[in-house]
Amino acid sequence: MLPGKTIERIRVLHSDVLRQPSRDFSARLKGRDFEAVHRRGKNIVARLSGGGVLVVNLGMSGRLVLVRDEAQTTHPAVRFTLSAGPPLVYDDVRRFGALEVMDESEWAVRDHRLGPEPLSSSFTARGLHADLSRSVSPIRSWLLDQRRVAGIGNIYANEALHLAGIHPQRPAKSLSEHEARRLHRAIRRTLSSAVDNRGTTLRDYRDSSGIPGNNASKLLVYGRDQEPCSHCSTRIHRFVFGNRAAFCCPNCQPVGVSSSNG
DNA sequence: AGTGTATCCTGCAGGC
DNA sequence: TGCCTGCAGGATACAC
Repeated sequence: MLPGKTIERIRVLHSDVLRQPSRDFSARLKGRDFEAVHRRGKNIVARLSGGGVLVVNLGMSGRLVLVRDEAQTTHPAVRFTLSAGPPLVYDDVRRFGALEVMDESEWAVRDHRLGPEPLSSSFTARGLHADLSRSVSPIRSWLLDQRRVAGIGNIYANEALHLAGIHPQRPAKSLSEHEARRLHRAIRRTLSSAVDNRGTTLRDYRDSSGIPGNNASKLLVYGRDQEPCSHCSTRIHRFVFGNRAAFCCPNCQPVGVSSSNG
């Protein structure tokens, strides 16, 4: 869709989504062609002709849309006029998202700071266990830290921990090798099934074609406070720590170390 | 060094 | 109806 198109004009409607001055942002994009578009963690990375990349993090409510009809966009923040086809719009109600143009070396530094891709072969159970053993952080916070593993958000962190039978507040280093292996498998299953179902729509989320994802009904604990656990029927418990909601089954995910090991 | 907390912003649901 | 409060899929500056 985007590759091969030239960015002819940039209009910044809300500069607070930019990580650099509006003028720099626009100057570095104008006249460039979009090349290949990739994803790294939660970042969309579009390579630009002549070197450099446009990095977009959608935050909570951001979307990149090719806008044929203005009604598709409610809170446009940045509009790119392209050499062909409809304009590309970054639309974001809450404006927690971020856009930044950087050169290759800047991106390399940023990329290096991100943890492994959980669906790639560089993410191993053994490596996960070794990394966990160096942190006393609650495992849910650990999973949300993009420097540890890239791309896991609050929904999938809670879901994976439930699948693995691990309480969200367990210190990372308290996980046994067996538990780390279970968590590794649970993360992969949770993420790939979410991808297969085209993402989780709780309220706003739409894919790039404007279609809601199908994964919400597949969630086992997230958003299911007081509902019976699908595994043992115990009521799911919602609580807050680290300023984020956590959901777990008190029976399947005991706070203490599970019987297998310690 | 590694953690937890507060904060950015808007819209919506629910209680009164 | 309308006001108020709490909640939300993320990231990060800052204090401890």
